[in-house]
Amino acid sequence: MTSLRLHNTMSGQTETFTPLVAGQVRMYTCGPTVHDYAHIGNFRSFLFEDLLRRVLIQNEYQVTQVMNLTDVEDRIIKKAADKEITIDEFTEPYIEAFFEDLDTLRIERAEHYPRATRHIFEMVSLIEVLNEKGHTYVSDGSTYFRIATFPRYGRLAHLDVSGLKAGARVDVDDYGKDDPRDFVLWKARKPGEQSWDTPLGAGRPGWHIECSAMSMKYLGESFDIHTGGVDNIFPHHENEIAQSEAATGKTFARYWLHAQFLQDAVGAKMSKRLKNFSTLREVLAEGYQPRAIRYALMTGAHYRSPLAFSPELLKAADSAVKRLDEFAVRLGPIPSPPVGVGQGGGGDVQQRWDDALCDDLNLPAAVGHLFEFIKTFNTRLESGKATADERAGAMAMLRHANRILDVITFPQAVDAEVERMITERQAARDRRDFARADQIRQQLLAMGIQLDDTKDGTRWKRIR
RNA sequence: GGCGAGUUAGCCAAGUGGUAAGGCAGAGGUCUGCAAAACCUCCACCGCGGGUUCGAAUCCCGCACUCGCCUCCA
Repeated sequence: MTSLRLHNTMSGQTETFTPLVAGQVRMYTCGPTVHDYAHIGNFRSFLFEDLLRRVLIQNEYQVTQVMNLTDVEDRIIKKAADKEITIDEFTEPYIEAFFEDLDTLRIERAEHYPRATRHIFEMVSLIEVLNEKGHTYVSDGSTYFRIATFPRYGRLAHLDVSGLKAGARVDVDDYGKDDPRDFVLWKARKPGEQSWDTPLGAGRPGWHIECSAMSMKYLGESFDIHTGGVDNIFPHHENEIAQSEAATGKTFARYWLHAQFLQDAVGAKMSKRLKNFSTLREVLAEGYQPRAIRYALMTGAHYRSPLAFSPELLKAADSAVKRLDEFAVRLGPIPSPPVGVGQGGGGDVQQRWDDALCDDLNLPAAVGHLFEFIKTFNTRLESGKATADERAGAMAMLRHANRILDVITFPQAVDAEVERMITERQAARDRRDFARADQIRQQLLAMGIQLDDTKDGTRWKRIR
């Protein structure tokens, strides 16, 4: 089997992936901040993480994936306070909606979905370790991480930290600190804010500490893969590394993978601030199928390239997915027992498919190989040369690809009622009673069944 | 200003030294009682200018333009 190669932001190189423990992968995938519905751009990242997970599993790794739910943060606190409800009351509907959206897009569930508010103790403990090791200071009741005590700071983002002092956006934080580069670990309680009473004082955790505390709890002090959107590289992931490695003295995450943004139709980053985003629900309301959205976001571009989200992209995805469906229909009934991929009609397409995915998850290239195969095989089907074994091999390949894509609708087993109506229609056609034949065709269409008359007889498929 | 990514057909996109995968759209054709669908075929001098090389979309230099990050945004 080809070895899996992944692009590591830390080195800037595509590296051969070797897990810490053979056969097992522990990974932490940055999840949503549940202050609102996740937008379609957020889901590009989650679909990238789903792709990674599925490819790892396909490569026979046992995967332990953790996805955090950030349920305490400035926006959440403000919004909850405005509504005069608790943080939990405020975030609950968005958490529920998030899981519904995951299901809609067929994103596989992670093993753990820890919530920040349920891990205050772990965060406080970690901060206490940092206190003991002299990496922190207190100002106005808040605890800060002192960057000057961590020389490697900036390695992930490849930033020259001395330049940050002159940065254009210093001091946007609501809280004061000694040095603009420092970041807050524990925020002192402010009037009217929900807070936790801890040895660090009354307050709440900073943004970054949750990911360090929760990843270490579920994955250990050192684990294999950490992912997120490119905007997480700095400061979020940089800060996670600083506080984690300062506390443990060990390498935090070994491979850092980052998904590029989804852009709006004119090429700007999709963000809440610009209001140029859509939620998944809004896109569905426009009539697009979930699988077309999934396909568009996964195959529209390699995960490290920007992708512009547009109606054209979705329409193209919808047509492409239907072409895959159609191929499955054309293969017809597959004799049992099915043969393996590669036997018969599969050829070496599976190898090319797998190789592309092992090359830093190059799904767009893999899909190209798949369609190339489909075109070639269609010619064989058309000429009637394809054997039953070849058709079974092609079907096996389609199912193999769908373990990653998860968008294909395979033809269902024989439907007796549909078969009976088709037979009746054929009889009508044979006696040239086309009025009756067309009537039956209309009935089936109303049932969501579309008929295709071919020289080999009538095929049918569900169109909804 | 610093750092990073990018510029391939009407649109999306793969391709990192040997003369351009694939999808969508479009045109033509096949099939067909009609229709719809489907299938096939066709469709690119790879941002601009130099250079290296027998050979470059692919390497080097310069230029132009786009996008992102530079403290709480996937």
